[in-house]
Amino acid sequence: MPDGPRSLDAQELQAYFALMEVSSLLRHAVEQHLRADGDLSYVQFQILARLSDSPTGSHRMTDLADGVVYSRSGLTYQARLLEKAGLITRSASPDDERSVTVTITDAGRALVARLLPGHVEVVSRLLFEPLSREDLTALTSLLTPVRDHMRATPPRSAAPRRRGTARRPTGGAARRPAH
Amino acid sequence: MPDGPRSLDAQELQAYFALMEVSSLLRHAVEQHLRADGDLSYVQFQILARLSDSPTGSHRMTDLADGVVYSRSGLTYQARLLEKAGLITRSASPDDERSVTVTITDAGRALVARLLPGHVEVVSRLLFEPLSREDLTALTSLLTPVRDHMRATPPRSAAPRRRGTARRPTGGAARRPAH
DNA sequence: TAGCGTTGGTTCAAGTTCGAAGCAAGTAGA
DNA sequence: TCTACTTGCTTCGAACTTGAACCAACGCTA
Repeated sequence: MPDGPRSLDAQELQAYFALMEVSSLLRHAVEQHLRADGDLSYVQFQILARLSDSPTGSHRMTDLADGVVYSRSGLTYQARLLEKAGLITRSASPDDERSVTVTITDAGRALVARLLPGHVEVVSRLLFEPLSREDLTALTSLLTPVRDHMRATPPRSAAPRRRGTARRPTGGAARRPAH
Repeated sequence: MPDGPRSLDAQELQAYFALMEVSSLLRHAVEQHLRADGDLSYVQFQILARLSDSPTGSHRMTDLADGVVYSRSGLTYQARLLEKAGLITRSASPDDERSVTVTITDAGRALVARLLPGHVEVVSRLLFEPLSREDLTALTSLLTPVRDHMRATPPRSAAPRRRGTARRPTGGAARRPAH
């Protein structure tokens, strides 16, 4: 039971650093593979994977953006590329005139299917090799609640779009438009 | 018992997805905080943190790039920004005329010190809150070997710079200059 | 059903990221 | 010590990302 607002001690920092380092390295390796083998970026693959995983083969733009933790405008950009490449289609939603439904095409599914083995190979070699079966189970049962916890709290797209009623995040700094 | 070149089963996929999802969400949250509170990007903070962690307060460019899993040219760019902001200095190495030694300044250390509490707060709230003390220990002991394993295999900058003896990565796709 | 705040997407400008190419300094071998 | 390869870093061009601004469709409520 976490007690009060304690700060990170050495143990915790190690966990945090290891987590970020592992994910960076893994992502980098996967990225290399996807680019070399299918000329896809990591996000693009994620998008296609999520779509092909969906029972309907489609998702709304916003849900995709939240799912892959990406900006909406970034998703618009990527969706345009994927559409141009014939891997997805975009169409207006029947029920909500505003929203755009993204659907994976057969070509998209085929591409995912073609890339998956290599993808899996990379992940296996890097992430799973040093882990036993029990380790995997343990890792999953540790990370899943964390994921849910993170998803539960401020859902990214729930960030208030603060227009009129703008109020600064708190900031000690002036929050310039970046460098 | 896993047999031969098995593919990822559901359990493994879950672990992989959870890992990437958690790190994405965490990184995104941390990024927001760093930007709002100190006008730093995640990489910039990582660079400063690594430097301030070093006994000498300095590192070579390449080592930094490898450390934070970043391209060399990207690091050059970021180093220029950090130098311009007075947070680091760059100087030629005494022993190797080619290499550049990056050193954190007092201002750099001060900034890290100022940002750390908030940083820790974000990480605590998102990552550690749903984990017990034992969970943390377990997570660390799972991820540390993985990190070491990943670091051991192809060290990123060891990628052959293939010049004359160039050979394409294999590609089923034409490997266009990206989209 | 008009008013008003919210939500879904896109566009735009500005900043970032990466790989390829280039250059200089190190290094190994003949 | 000349040649050829390697390594450390920067430059360059092209692609990617992002938040802010915008528009249109929704939803609530009086």
